[in-house]
Amino acid sequence: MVCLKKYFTEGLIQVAILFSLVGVRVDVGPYLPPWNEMILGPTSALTQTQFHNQLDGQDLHPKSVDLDGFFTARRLLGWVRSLDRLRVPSSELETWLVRREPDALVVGAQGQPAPLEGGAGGLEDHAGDQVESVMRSSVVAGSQEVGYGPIREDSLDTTAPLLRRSHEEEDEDLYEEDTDMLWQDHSDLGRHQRPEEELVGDTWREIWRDGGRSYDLANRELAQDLSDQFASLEAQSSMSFQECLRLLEDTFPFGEETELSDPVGVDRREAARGEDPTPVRELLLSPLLSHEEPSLDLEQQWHDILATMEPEDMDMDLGRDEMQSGSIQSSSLMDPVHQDVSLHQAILPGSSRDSYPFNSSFGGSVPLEDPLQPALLSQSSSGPDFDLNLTFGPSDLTDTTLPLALNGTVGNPMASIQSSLFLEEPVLPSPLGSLLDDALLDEISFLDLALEEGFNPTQASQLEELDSDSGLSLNFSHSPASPSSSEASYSSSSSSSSSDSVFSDEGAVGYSSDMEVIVTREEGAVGGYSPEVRKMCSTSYQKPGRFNNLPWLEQVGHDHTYNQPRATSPTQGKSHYSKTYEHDISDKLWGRDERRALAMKIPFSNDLIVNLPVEEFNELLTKHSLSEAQLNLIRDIRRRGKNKMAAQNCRRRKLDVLFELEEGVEGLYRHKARLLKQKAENLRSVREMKQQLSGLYQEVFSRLRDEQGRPLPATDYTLQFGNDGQVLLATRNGSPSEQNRKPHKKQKNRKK
DNA sequence: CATAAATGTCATCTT
DNA sequence: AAAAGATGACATTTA
Repeated sequence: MVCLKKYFTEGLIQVAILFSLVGVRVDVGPYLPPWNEMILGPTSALTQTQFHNQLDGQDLHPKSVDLDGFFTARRLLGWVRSLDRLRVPSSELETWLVRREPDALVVGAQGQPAPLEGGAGGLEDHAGDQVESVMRSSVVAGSQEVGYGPIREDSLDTTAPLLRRSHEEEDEDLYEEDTDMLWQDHSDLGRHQRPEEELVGDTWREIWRDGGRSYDLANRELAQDLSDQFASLEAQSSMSFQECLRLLEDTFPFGEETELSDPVGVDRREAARGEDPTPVRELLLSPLLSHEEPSLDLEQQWHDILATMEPEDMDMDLGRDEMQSGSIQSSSLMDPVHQDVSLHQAILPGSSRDSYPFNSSFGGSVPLEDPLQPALLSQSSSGPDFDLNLTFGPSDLTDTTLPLALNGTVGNPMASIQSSLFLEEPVLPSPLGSLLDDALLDEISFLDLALEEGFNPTQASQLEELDSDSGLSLNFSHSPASPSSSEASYSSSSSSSSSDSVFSDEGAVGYSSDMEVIVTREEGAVGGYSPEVRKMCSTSYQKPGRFNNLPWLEQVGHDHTYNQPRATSPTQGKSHYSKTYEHDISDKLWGRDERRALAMKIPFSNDLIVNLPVEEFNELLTKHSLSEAQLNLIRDIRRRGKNKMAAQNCRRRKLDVLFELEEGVEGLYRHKARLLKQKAENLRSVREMKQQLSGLYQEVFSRLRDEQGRPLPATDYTLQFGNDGQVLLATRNGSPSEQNRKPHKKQKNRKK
């Protein structure tokens, strides 16, 4: 187990490092489930002892109960405060890991698993693929997906805190420490590198030797290398996209894992961070852009593009990666015409751009994408309109027009035109369109959202919504301990005096009942595909529960003996007659009140005193002839005892509140993600419609003729839709007055 | 021994 | 109005 833990820990650390290599400063900590800590408590995160306890299935340390709470609270607050800040979903992390791994390591000769050594004491025996899996799992753990049987919990417990730690306070240290580890892995891999890689490898080596502090520089250099290579490729921009990819792949072989690793995407990302990211991007985009010819027939363009895109997989991966990297954000980048090609990109872009807070925090590197953007965007300042502009020049089909067209479906000629167009030329959206659109788009947008959202709660839900085939582990079901549950537990605790039975009615009840609830929940969580969250959440609850339960219940339940200590420790096993003795030697274990009661020779147990209903309690007092001092003590004991429980409940309640808040936040995240997704979809559909509309426009104008039978340039005229369903032709630049009664009152009910 | 976290206690307010 | 609960603040205990 320990080993496994190590693996995971290392995995996470490496992920973090990888991120850093990519230049992305990822704050992993905040995104790790707060529950991580809850299980073991902040201290335990770094402590082996407690970890072991947990591992062995032993009871959690009681002490960790409130710790969890505290940290949870802290974390929660952090979340709340960072609601508007970048968030990198853990799931995202995972994905990256899988993909980045090869990249960062530059896994040697095509696909053959490079022997990893030294992996900081855990990975040494694993083959490359295994390593990957390990790392992946670790990440998974981080992302709260549990998938590795017994391992997961442990791994999670340990790794997450570690990562978090690194993030929070010891980035530098971690980097330094783990750099070596990482390097070790790489060093071996390096031996299998090919020439080109060797170069990179050396660079890395130096960097690493450097103490790992200059990983940024390394990135730069690597990026530069890539850029150079890309630049050369760029010269041949005429080559097909596929060719480009192939070339890239050849240059940076990733073996059989290519599909996962998506070298291109990675490289691009890498390059993007470099000094001159442009080449790379252009390389990728140029093939597409090259098709861009305003005069060209749309359909033809599509066909061309489709032809080019043959190997969708690669492209898709590319796009996906790109999306993840956020290198291409603006939908405006991609002409609708190219939507097929980069649909994924296109989609995100629109929404992503405005809705991607992580731009800034995303290593501020993301912006680098922008270098390109200007150039591309320059063609059209407004993304969505780009295509239209492309087709019609200073088109009317601007956003203002669009609505008209869309709304225009109301039985006006245009509507018929549109419909006919749809029927006859459903091609536009085309196969790719639909495929990418729905599947990819969703996933992509989703991923993006996830990225944006920040991993924890949101991502979970998001991921959940879109079943990902990407290998992401999205088991993380949304906030498991739904508010209701926590509420329930709480309410039960507060109101369930009866259920609790063990004691009479008084306060203690709350806890015990809680315990029950907790236990149940926990079981449920564990049994099902309990998302980590749930588990953790329950765990966190459980802790308190257990704590209270075990010692507490024990005390309450069994301890009706006279003033028996509530100790759960060594003394427990001893028989009662030795109690007194134990009092003396280990009075610390005994409550002061117990001791006092003992001293005062009070004839009943403190539990009785505390938990007895008032009437019975009074009765009890009357039945015994007690001195005033004794009575006072008894009352004090009762008061204190009750207050003690009250305090416990109070504290726990606070935790509950925090939990609820947390859940609320999660819910909001989820909601936000949903909205963003929806937004992306809407954008997409709008884009499609615009595209179609542009097609229609073209079609219409291709058939329009003036009095002399000459074709009317679409650039000079515009179509106006009247309320009566008439379509009027107006000059584009013409004053309003002119556009009114243009003789051409074409009733194109029949477009085609 | 110092310290942080966990618990306990008290005073006070609320139910 | 009494009893119990809740809770902030402070004290004590634990690790």
